[in-house]
Amino acid sequence: MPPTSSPTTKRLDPHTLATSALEIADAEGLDALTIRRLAQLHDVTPMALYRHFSDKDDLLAAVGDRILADIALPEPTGEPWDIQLQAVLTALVKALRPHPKAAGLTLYRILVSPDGLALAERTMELLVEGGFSTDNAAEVGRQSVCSLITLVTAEPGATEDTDPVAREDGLRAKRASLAALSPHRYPLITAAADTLICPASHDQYYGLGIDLVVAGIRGVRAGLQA
Amino acid sequence: MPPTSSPTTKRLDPHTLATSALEIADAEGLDALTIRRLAQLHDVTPMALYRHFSDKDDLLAAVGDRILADIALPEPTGEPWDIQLQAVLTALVKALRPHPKAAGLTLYRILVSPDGLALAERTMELLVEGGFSTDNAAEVGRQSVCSLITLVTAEPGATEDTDPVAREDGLRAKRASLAALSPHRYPLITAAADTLICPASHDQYYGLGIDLVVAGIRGVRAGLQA
DNA sequence: ACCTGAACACCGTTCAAGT
DNA sequence: ACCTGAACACCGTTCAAGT
Repeated sequence: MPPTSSPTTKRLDPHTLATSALEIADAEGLDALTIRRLAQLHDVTPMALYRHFSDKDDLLAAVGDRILADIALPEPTGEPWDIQLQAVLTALVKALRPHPKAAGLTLYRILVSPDGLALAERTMELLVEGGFSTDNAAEVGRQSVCSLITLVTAEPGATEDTDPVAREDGLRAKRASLAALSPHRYPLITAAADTLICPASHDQYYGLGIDLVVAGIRGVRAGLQA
Repeated sequence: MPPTSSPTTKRLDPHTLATSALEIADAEGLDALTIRRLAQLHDVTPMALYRHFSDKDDLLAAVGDRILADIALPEPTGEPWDIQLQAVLTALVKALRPHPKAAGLTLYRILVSPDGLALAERTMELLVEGGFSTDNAAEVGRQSVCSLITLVTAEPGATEDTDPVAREDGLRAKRASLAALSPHRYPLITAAADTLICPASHDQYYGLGIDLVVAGIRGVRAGLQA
């Protein structure tokens, strides 16, 4: 007898499954997220999951949607469009940051999941308010969102192991690989090796990343009306 | 007796294998790129490949390096740093564009493969010339390159099947999914549905993408000295 | 040095069956 | 409606062996 559920309660549901799938991916990476593994975690046969997901891609999509659901879109304010856009994109990054290993799953769910659609529509609204045509807003919005997703996915240390000792080993290996380069042939890369392997501050890393995207939007906007 | 190779010639070599691995990925996607499949294509046992690659990750890394090797870095000119940077980033995109399904493999090879390192060093040079500190040049350069890789990876139609009929079906399904949205709730997304599914011109898509990145760099640069 | 062959531990997924 | 059990076709990879 399961503790907190009546016999009529379904034991499994897609939302719970997606959440624990995300936990597996966060802890051990996407490769460790397996139908059989997830089933085992819920003391159930692998085939039981196929009642809730049509196939593995469907499960991965649900994990992507699960992440996007954490976006807390800021309320509209009276501020200028670019300030509000910065806040919207910051909300996106904030939702993805806890899940660097799984964030890539959101890439193909932006225009499908309800929360992804809400983000996309809101982003386009602000871009149109800023003076972009609908089509340009679509393309600029897409790339902005995709760039920030990749910013999280490529976060230095994201591919590293969660186990602290293995993680430190991985970082050391990368450092050694850059340190082995000829400072004569690659003076700037070797000089910036520490920053490239692990930025001084993650907040600063993300801050600069968002600034780059917003500055790009402002710059392209200014160029269009010239 | 193989036609164009003497008996002393090795039948397999990493470069040839990486090239045909890339062809498989281009034609059928990364999932179809399998050790066993690649071996079969060369009339050889799967285990034969382990003489040339230590494991599958090593093979995928080689494919990423193979793509980066196609970058034709422009010669330095007397032009301003931002103009030259635009040319360098355009060269990156030009090399990746033929391989939208495999381009993601380059993400983790930029700071490892010789051609990736050459691109990174050159990019940082121009950023430093533009007035960025070494560390800022490192972070800005990383994100610029990653954004453009993702631009290719997320190219509309990249995930689609290569078979023209299946491809058309996929596009139709996506179109239908956006067309099914409420134009009241999502007025801008539904209005821009065609552009979001398949941009009018791929050259324009990439042109805008590169402009966004360069404009972002210029904007952040201007902000730093303020 | 380079390749083969058999085997192992894992996948996702099917089909038919249980309750 | 929801889950089980056995089976299938596929993976990456090991180990020992051939030439």
